[in-house]
Amino acid sequence: MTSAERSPLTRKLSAFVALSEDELAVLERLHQRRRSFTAGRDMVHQGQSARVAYILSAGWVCSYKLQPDGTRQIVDFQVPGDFLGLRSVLLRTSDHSFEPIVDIEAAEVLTSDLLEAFTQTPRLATAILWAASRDEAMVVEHLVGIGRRDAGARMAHFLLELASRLALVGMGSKEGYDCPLTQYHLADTLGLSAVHVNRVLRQLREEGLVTFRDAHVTFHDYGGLVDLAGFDPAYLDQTGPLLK
Amino acid sequence: MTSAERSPLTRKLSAFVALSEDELAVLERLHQRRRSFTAGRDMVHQGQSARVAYILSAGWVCSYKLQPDGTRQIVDFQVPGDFLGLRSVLLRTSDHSFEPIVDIEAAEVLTSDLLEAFTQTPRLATAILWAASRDEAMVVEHLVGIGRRDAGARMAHFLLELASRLALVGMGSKEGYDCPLTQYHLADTLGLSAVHVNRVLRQLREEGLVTFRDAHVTFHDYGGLVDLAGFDPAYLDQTGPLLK
DNA sequence: CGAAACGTTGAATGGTTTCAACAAGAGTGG
DNA sequence: CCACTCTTGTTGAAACCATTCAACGTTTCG
Repeated sequence: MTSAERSPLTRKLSAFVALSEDELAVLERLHQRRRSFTAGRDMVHQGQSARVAYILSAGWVCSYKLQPDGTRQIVDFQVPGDFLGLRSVLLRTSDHSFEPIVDIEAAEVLTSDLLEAFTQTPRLATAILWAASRDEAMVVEHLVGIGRRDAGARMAHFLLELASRLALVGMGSKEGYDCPLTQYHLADTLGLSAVHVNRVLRQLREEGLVTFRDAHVTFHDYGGLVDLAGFDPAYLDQTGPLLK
Repeated sequence: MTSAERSPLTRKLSAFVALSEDELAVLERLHQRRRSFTAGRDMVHQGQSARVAYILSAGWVCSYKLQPDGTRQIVDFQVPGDFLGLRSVLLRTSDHSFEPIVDIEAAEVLTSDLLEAFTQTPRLATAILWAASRDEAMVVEHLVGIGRRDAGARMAHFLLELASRLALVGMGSKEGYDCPLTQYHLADTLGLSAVHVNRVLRQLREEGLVTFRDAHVTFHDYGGLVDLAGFDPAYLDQTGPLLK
């Protein structure tokens, strides 16, 4: 199987663990039940008990939480190769909603299939746990950003993190990437108002650091942006393979 | 064994899963390697690779992340009955530090012992995974609070969450609880300045909602505080036992 | 006794929000 | 095909929440 034929998840995990043909086969088998979802229509609602997880193969999703006053906070995004609702499979709590940003393709994963795959191939289990732990580290970093970075650094950090994540599945680089998010998504993610997001983006553009326009992010000064954000990608843990 | 003799973790999990004598015995055996740590001296440093986890039996700990500019963000607190560094056992990433708020007592748990306990008693494994997932839900709720609640609601929510958590191990109620945190801890937790924390506490006190003084939190108007915070404890998942 | 940590308060500053208005493009139905 | 609406992006001005700076009181502890 060539690299292009593999799923984004396979590609992501392969950057981390050298998987055998057997393990690759098990992983691909998890992708059997293909599903499509329409942009803007929530896949899972807050409070609903989800008994399945998904592997996202195409498109973007965000998971968010609604407040009593109507505002919402986006907790994180899923891009191709990411799991979706992995936590809710093992437990009853599904305390946030999932919204596809664009039309998406995802593979439905049954709890039983996942557990079976885990017992068959322990190394694959390790790789998937790595991905889950990395997701959690991103939430923590997100929290730190909202708590202790100003709007400019927050935006810069977010755009850089997305670049790293997308690079892992071949959808981005230090030059830039396609990004279907609106300024409202950014606002709900970064804990800002949409108006201020607009201003911050303008400032970053005028400083010659990065441009976000027409659903595309273009880095003009990657290093400068890293400095502004205080971006240390260590938490993404993607510097090289852990298991050989 | 009477309730008072049990460890806080046992007490916490018992509120959720009715554990058999066998399971209780396995759980207590995890508490064999007792350790003490001194207040203010970090147990684990950012970047260090921790191969062990701890079960906190007495005292308070916070886990935090330092920023390049010297500010810090506290991600969450551990109170008696909580795991500490559970994630870092399974994986290599230990991207934050742990600081004991006061002198603490903790049980060191080896990865091997934990895995053995998991295979011996699957129900216990479920209970521990429940606790881990609950911890994660708290981080998410924390993120939402920093992103979308103003300082007053943020503080109120935080104090209420602590009350619920402590109630689970018999250390707090809707009347109040002992709390060794300084205003600096609160500031680093809530993404505020220490000065503003002081002002917010004063306002909550003057409004007759809650008093935080001399290391003790006293609720004067629990319901009013819940309203102000928009506190919905569903994410804590402690409304009643899940498994019988 | 002096130092250090914590708490408290005022005044000035500033980052961010809110309110308001308008422009551009996409989709929809008449 | 055109008016219409809805979504998204953009900008200005005023108001506000929170920070910073500064000073001082209190307690603890060596």
